[in-house]
Amino acid sequence: MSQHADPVESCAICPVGRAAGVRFGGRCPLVGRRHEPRATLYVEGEPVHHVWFVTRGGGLLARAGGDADSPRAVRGPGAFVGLEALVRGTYRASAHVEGRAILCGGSRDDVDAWLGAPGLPARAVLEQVLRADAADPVRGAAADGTALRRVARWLLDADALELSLSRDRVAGLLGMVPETLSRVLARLRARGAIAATRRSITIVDREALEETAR
Amino acid sequence: MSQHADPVESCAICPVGRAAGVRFGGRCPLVGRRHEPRATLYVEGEPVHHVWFVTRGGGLLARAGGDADSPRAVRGPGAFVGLEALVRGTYRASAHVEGRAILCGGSRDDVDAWLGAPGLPARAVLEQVLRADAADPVRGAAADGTALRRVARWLLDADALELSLSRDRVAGLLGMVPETLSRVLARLRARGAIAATRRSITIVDREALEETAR
DNA sequence: CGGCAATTTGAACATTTTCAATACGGGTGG
DNA sequence: CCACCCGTATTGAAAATGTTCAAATTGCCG
Repeated sequence: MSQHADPVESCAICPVGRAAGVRFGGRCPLVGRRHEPRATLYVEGEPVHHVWFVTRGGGLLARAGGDADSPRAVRGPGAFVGLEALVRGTYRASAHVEGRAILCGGSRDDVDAWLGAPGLPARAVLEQVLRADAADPVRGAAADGTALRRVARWLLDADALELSLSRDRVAGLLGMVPETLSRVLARLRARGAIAATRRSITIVDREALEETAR
Repeated sequence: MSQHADPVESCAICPVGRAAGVRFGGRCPLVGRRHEPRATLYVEGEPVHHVWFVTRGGGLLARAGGDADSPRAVRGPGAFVGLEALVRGTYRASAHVEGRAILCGGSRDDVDAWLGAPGLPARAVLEQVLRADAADPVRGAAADGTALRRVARWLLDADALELSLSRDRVAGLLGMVPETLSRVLARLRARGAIAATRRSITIVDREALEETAR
């Protein structure tokens, strides 16, 4: 499986390898491996297990799970993939290899240990950043489904309801115009899925909402 | 300006304060400050200067600069704002305070020093993550402008052209269907803004492209 | 109890998606 | 070296969805 021609050589150049002090006998928590095109690293919702680093070759796509198979982002050489493993129990999106690529991967625990004490400033900040990323609603474009579906999905994200944002703001977050949001909420209310007052939205029928989000 | 009632007290609870070891005489690089609703922290394109941390109160919005004033994301208590300052020369979006909030802010350099040696694992990873975030194309929804404008904007992002992705993938990244991308590229080609072969796109007339993106 | 601003609703309009058909380009095997 | 094939990209026309603009409503606050 592991096909690294000369680990030490390449690791001496890699930022991760350097941070791990490979040149001075340190051990890098990640192991190189060549992947087949289209290989799947992980799937949305799956319990976290590994973290990857793109070493060489084609970029890598993290796609929206479930419905659409449109990529959300590309990760080229030098980027991490699946780092959310450090702050979440399950992966948030799916990741596939694009083209022929070499990634270095390591178990969640190894990487965790390698990063050092949780109290370190850099580490604390890193975790906050990862958490923020994880919490960001996936901003939808039309191609991600209708406005109705996008709103339903967003409402199902637990945190969403805690924020008390104006309709204007919510609409902006969801990538639609306030009028559209208003109409969508009206429809969801008509279905009995939610109850919405001017400044709060309550989920009445979670099932119905999930049905809509699907 | 600085209105912190009892810095030590609150900082002892704050994750940043703890990481800074405030309780043991450490100095936190961030200073609390109450902000007026709608206050602007920074504007897209502005040279970076500060980093903020949301301490209490309403969330905070990072909006798309320029055209639309729709929020891209919300940052509640415990999140950082403007961290991109660590890896970029200019801010990538604009940030405004939503409601009445208390943020702790610090100069780029102070935060930089506080984070420790660049070689530290956690720090190295943090930077990679920030870079990746910064590089991610802002996935546009229809409300962000027409497909034409979104594509033009994306093309102007230098990195975009380096990736050699299929049209399918690109369309996905931009939140549109491949047919739409195809049509848009055809229009841009007609205007003489770009030259596109099946597997590569070249900017011919940058001016024209910028005009379109605007 | 007004008055104001945010939200909702309505109808026309614009854009994007869809579905289906066609053209293109690269690679393969003769 | 060329013809052929297959998958990707392009184009066309109709349908669906979202936006726009304007008007009416609602709820909140003093």
